[in-house]
Amino acid sequence: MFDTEQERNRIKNLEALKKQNIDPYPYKFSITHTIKETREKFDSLSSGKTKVKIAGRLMAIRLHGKSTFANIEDETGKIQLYFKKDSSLNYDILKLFDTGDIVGCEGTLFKTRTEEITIFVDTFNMLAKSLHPLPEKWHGLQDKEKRYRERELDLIMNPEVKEIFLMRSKIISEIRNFLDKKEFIEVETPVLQALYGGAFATPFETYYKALDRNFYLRISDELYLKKLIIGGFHKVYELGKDFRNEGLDRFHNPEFTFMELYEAYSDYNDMMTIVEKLFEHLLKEIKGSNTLEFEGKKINFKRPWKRIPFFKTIQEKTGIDFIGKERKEIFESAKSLGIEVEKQATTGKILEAIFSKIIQPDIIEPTFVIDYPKDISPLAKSKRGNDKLVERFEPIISGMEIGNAFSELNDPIEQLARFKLQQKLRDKGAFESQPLDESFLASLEIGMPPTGGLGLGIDRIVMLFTNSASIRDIILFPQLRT
RNA sequence: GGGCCGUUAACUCAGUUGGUAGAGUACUGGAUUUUUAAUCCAGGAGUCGCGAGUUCGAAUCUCGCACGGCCUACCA
Repeated sequence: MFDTEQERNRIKNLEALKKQNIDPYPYKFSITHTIKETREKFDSLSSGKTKVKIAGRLMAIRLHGKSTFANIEDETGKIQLYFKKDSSLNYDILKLFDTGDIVGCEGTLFKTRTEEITIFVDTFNMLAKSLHPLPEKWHGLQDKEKRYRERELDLIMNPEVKEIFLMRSKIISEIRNFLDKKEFIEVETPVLQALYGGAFATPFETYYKALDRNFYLRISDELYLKKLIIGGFHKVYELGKDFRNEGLDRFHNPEFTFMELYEAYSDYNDMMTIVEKLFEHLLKEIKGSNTLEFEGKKINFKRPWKRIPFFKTIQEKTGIDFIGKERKEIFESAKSLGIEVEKQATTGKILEAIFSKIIQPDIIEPTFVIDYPKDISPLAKSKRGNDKLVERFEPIISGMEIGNAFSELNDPIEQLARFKLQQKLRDKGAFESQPLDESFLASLEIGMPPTGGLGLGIDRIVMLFTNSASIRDIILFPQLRT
């Protein structure tokens, strides 16, 4: 710490301030306006010579002998300051201020001869001394690793980053608005779980000392939320973090934000409508339009979205009807299509690999892929009229899965059979099959109404809205190696 | 997991065939009372990611490791 020349200079300035009885870290400073307000109200503030008090980070300082210009920024914008030796009360301590310092000042507004709104500073105060030099003013902070690891510096130097996270916040708040208006109740269920479930994924494990046993961080909220439907709530949702002990890439972070909702007396068709309307709402509120630009493609979200059946779509592309086919045959077909899968892959897993390789990348417009294989959907109800499929869909946009939804299986006897099938698959080596959850089965026996359930990946939605190529650009502190 | 690329001053980046480590910004000192990527003059600043090896000599060549980026695979 403090081992570079620039850091030592800042320490010297800090000590000099202290010597003049100036606290470099005072407790409070009351502003009269934000920078944005100051600019917006320039006419009335400047004509009355009204004193304004503002605060922010010193981003640039230009000394001209007996006068000095500086730029400061707060969350709302930036503004220029002007100091004059004869008029600014404490002009001489200016040389102890460095870029990066948090400062407050009081003064009146005027425009320079180039029409720039500027504060003529009467008095100024150190609010927090910065001991770390800022990155270069012109190129900013470019190094991706540093930007992710030191996001606070990234936010200071790259204004577009702030915009992304403001939009993320707005998206999440509009999702809540949308659901609240539809009378969904927001609930909180355990993150720390004795048994994980609701998705196919490897969990993070942890040890709970008081109970002397291992716990898991949740991989999904599904089973607890269904218990609430059983308990009598009609519409519930939860918006929070799930955790999956898997690889890192530009679409995956080990902790990610997911929204799950469940609605009694509904099915997966109703869930499709909710997805369509939710996106319509988000686009209207955030973009003021019905289209998005993502990775150079214009995406139109006009209702209704396309619905394409999982098996039929594969058949149209390959000429092969996989419904009801034996595993061996499916495995060979995958091979001949040039798709490699693990030896112990289940039929559903092979089919999903085929789908995600040869169909999914070409789905650009918002599309519901519907009616999935049963063995990869143990919590979904069988499809009406075709017992080999389930009523499940995934919304796909620009080749990206952004969620998952079912008509929820509510027959406890069939659910037990599905869990047992999962157990069998697990014994054959499919380690990510869903564990049998006795507690959930017991709850189902009490009776769950017909229910539609939906999960949406919030991070992926934020990627779409902010046209971000990597999940790391839309998570404030993404996981990196330590 | 595999492939390719990268890591040099606080930041953004050059660095030729292996021969004393460079620029711009930032910083320090000086000049400068409407500048705004201010300007002018002078100056300081480096574990060249880490560790081995080859060599008289390595930022540069070789090997290993770490971290990152892109692609690919896996993660339904």
